Amino acid sequence: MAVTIKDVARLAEVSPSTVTRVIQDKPSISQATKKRVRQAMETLNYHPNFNARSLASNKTNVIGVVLPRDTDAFYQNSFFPEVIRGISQIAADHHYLIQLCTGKDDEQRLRILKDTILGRRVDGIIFLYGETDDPLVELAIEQEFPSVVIGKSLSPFISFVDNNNEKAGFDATEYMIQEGCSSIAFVSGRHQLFVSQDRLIGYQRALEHYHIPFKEGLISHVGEFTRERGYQTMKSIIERETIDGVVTTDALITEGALRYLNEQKISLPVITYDSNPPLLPMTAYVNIHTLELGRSAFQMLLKVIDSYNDKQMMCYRTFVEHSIVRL
Amino acid sequence: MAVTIKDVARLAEVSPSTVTRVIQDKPSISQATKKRVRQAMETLNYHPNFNARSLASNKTNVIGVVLPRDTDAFYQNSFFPEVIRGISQIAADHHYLIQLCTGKDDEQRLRILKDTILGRRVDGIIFLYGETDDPLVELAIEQEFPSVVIGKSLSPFISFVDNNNEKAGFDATEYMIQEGCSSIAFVSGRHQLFVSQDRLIGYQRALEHYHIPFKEGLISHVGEFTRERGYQTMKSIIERETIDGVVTTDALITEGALRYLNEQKISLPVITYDSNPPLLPMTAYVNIHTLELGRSAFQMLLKVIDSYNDKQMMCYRTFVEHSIVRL
DNA sequence: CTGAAAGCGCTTACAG
DNA sequence: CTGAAAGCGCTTACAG
Repeated sequence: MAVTIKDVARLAEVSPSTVTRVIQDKPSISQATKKRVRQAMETLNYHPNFNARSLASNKTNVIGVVLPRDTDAFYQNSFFPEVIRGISQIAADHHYLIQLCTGKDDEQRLRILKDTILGRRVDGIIFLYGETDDPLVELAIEQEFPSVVIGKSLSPFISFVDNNNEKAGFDATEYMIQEGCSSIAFVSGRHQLFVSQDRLIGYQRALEHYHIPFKEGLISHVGEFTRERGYQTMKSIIERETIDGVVTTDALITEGALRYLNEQKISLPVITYDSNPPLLPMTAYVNIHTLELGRSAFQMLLKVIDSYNDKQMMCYRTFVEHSIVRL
Repeated sequence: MAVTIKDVARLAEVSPSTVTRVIQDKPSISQATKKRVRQAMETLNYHPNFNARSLASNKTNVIGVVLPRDTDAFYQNSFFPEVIRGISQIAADHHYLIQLCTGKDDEQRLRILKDTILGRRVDGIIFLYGETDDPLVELAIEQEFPSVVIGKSLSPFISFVDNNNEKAGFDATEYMIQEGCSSIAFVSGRHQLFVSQDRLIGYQRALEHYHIPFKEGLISHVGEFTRERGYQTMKSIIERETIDGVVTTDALITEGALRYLNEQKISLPVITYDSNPPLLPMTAYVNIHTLELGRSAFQMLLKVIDSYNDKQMMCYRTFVEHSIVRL
């Protein structure tokens, strides 16, 4: 069997409780015994059993990260890896580990989240998406479990960190207008996602602000985030409307749309949202700073967890800056 | 406090041990009491405490996934998300959860892995890279901890699933030769990675097989996986050699290399390795089926864990097929 | 087919 | 400054 706290206690000639206190670096313990105990831990290569610790202290030092449904788009987009990287950079420094919650459909995802929350597997949750009426976020709220959404939620009971997507929508559109466009297509993802809704609102505000009439036909929600849908959507817009610029909200869609434009030898300014320079030739992109979203989310979650421990149940909101990068 | 097994036992008028047996669906329990207990669990919304279960049973139902050092390249490449997706698809069906092990440098990564293994946080480990002399893999071997490497390891004590990279190197090179190339540059990543070494061997074998002399100057290991390095490396090869084709091993490097070729208006056949169709125009790519690598790795790990429980300590090796896709 | 008891390896008041 | 004891919520022989 593995070496336990008792073995350390025996070797250091103290009681197990003292060993615990040394691990927690309690000021009450004398330097002398601290040293002796640490020495013993070293020679025995002692590492505390996390399951025992979690059970006794009701704290796991793990956070759960909830991914959206298993779709190609999510895994092909640089958002997921970047945000995970941001979260884990900060988490590692705070001695937190990350547990992933995914599943093939909503039922499996919900079951896994329930087991995770009710089974006390984690101290808090980060959701990697903000969506209307998401049963998983609702579960977290109902269970009063410390959580942060990366994206938006309408509930006043949950914390989130997000870009200011309305402003990001405005800024992208304004950029295009300043490039001389006046008939700008807006191609976005699933309408249930707040990010799609908000950027569209920003788009509309910008048109209004510059006294450009809004045309319903220029707007398209592709539903599914795939290259194919991007291609088809671009095609149908071009076939029915005359446009002089495009705003897209997702990398895969952009790729499909650009492929269509290339094939048709149509050259137009195109702007999209991303956190790394897009590979394909386009005019500009709005850097949404995904790494920072992840970092902020973890820091926020830590504060939320603390506040729940104090029975405060605070709710925080932050926006991460975006910036337009001309290519 | 949360509802425990005792509450369920009380409501169902059985002992706690019986509740456990019902959860485990032991055949010894009568259908009648099973029903009563399940009913009680339902009405109380009981979910077992995982920390208690793990402590008592010495089994966590979690596997650890170890990422390489925190580098841009790893997180910008589609390998990471795809392989995670493959692992989690199978894991979810087996009621396993995934814990990520990352860190900013090797020291932090090693500390985290030690805590994870010695602290009994997981039942097994999957390494997402194969590298010479990796201290983390060595730790797993030394601790006799059930592990699978996605990639290769020279140790006879560890299981792995990989592409046949020697053959993949051969096939890519052969493809280029059949396209009429005879002076083929080979641009690859860090030499410590087995994948770089093996594809290069395949490249050399192919040349030999087709009686094309090997030229040292056509080979380049870029060291760092960045677009910039890809660009510079392509540049220096072009400046000193005459080439008529390129084999690259990594997406970011390829992008850099292609950018240089485009700028110079040099048009050459280029082939690379990926698991999704590359965005940039190139001749073909070797699909390494990353999703399948992840799926196989998890299945293998399950077998390894079983074999360790039986004190067999089996060691498995599998190769996942690759396929060349002409674009 | 089921229960009582011991134990998993920690932590946390309580007491001194 | 330190120890003895109880407890966290399960599981697992053992016994009947």
